Amino acid sequence: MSDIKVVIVTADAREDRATTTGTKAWELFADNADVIAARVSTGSTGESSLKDLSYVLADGDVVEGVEMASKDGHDILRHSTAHVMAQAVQQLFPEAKLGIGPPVTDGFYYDFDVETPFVPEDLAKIETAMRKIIKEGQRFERRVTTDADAIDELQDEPYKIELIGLKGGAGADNTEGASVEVGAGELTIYDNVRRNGDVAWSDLCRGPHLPTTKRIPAFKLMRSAAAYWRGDEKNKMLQRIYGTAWESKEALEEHLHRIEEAERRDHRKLGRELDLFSFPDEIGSGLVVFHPKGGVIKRVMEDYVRQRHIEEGFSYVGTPHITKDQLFYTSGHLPYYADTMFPPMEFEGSNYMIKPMNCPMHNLIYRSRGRSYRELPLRLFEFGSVYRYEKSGVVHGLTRVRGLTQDDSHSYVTPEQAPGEIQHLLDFVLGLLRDFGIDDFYLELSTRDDSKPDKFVGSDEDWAVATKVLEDVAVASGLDLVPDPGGAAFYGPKISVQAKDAIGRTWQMSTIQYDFNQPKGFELEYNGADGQKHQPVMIHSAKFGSLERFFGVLVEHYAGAFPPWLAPVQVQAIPVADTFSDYLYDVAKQMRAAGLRVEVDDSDDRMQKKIRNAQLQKVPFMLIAGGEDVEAGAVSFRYRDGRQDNGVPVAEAIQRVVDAVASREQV
RNA sequence: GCCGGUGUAGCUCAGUAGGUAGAGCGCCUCUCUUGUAAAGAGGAUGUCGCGGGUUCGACUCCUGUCACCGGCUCCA
Repeated sequence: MSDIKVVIVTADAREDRATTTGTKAWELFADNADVIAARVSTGSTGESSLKDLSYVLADGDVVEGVEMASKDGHDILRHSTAHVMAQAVQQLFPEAKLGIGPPVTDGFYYDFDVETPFVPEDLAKIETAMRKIIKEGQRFERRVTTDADAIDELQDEPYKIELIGLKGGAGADNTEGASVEVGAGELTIYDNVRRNGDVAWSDLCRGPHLPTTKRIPAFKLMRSAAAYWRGDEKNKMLQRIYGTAWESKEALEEHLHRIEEAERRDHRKLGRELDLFSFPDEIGSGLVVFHPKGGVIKRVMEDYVRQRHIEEGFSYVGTPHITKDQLFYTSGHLPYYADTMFPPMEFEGSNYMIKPMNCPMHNLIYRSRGRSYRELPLRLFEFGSVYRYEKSGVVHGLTRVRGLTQDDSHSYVTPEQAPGEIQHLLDFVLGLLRDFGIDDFYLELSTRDDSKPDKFVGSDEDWAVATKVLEDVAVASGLDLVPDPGGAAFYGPKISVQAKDAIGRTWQMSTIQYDFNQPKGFELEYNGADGQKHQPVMIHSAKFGSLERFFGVLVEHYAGAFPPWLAPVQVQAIPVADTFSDYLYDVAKQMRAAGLRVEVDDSDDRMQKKIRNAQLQKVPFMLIAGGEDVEAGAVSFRYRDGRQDNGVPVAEAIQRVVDAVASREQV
């Protein structure tokens, strides 16, 4: 037994340690029960990877303990829990074939090919079986194998064999989660071994795993759903079970509590409770009507955005909802999007279509007369109502609808002006989002997929230029930038702003797209300083993206408690008793004269009930008046958090609300 | 579009073995009501999503359809 040297890394220190050959990682962390795996950098390559605690140390290894509550630790815990779930499923449903089972944000899933989809009662049974496996304390034992041996061993698991065939190739990378099963390196199988040495279950897997099933402190199966094998709708649909696992019962409880809280903020629920909007069946799926209170918010949003566009040099224009279909051939959209457009209406010998986007019509405004370089950048903007035939399964509240309003603009610029205009647009967009209090977002750069040339038009050079310009501006913003290869529109790359909703789904909001194709298709031109005709570049930009979606995100962001400038009712006046109503009518009248949205609650509820109602409606200012206030010529404020401010002189009270509205602050 | 689930009063939900439906909140009427999250009494809620079928009889069983929910795929 020769000595080897390793380095143990902790958050704040590095410790050299001499030990004997054959020492396993767990021996280094025997005094820390929270360590469940190790991150090891091998001396030779310096590359770091996660290892089981049973990993045999090599000379020169740099080793860091991975605690369960860390990001890597959560992934390992959840991946191991996914294994336990798969074992339980095959125990209860022996014919179930395994798909893949990776950790995901806050949990894990595993896909199964089963004859009959799982029902909720099945999940309860599976959970029970899992608890039993966990209690047994089965060891996760890593075993290196070869492709040939694995294929032989996994004869009953066709999907796993398919994954082995993809190993290391592009296919594995393209299949979300597949890399946790087969990596680019050696192939391994994990055996779940009972205390008596029997192998209870095995799965092709890259690892690492917890030492034993007993180390799973808390888990819960969340739901079952279906998913296409390898994410391709041409493939068979597998049954997926989602679950979550945490380092403690408390952490699990907190997670479940967070989900509950998020559900309380769901804009669909709040939209009903606050009487903001609805989706009448009679109109059709994905088509919203805004009620008076929602209409106030929508109007304020529109007013503000219109004003800001004008300040930023845009011209407000208007275009119709339908057009002859030739326009979409000219723009190039129809071949790409015919399936997701509402079908044409034929009359007077033409096919008229409901517009799914505004740009072609703006192009016609540009082309309505000759343009000089002196006019550029020419910026056209409107609230364009567009309709898209979104597939039935994707319609979702206000965030995915079939009829939407885009705050859509098109900047026509010389190629030289393009970078500056994109910078201008990104600054504008981000400023606008911040004005609305939205700051939890990141940028995405959608580029073309070179392996699918038929999905994109234009030359490689044009794409390269356009992509570079967008990327430079996005990087300069300093915001998180996530690449989205293949996500570009057919005519050009885009930067988009992605924001999260209450239940963690991310939605595209603002977009900025660089388009060199439509100017070609529409033969757009301008006269340059040289007296020659030149082709402009057009830059598409939507600031909210979809007004409806942004509305939904705002509702969730504020949990319905809007800042005063957006609140449908800014002031709810509440008399202490009926006899003070007249006094409040008068105050309300003065407030309305100052441009405020005020209501007096003159119902025959008692005051306490009126306060409760205003509270539930999340009105920012409750204005209460009783005998003391009337005598003093004052009113009393109550805020949503229960704070009170009594005896405020009427003039001062009005000014206070006016100021809060003007500053767009939250109260 | 695909897989699964769910549609009962304005809202949230109950409804056991097929025998035409209930609760709370809200709503309406009346009485009451002076200080910061629910006064009291009485009353009405409804084509049980919609269409077919089985049955003496369907909210309940079967089937089609529409809508919603959770995923997957898609998203100009």
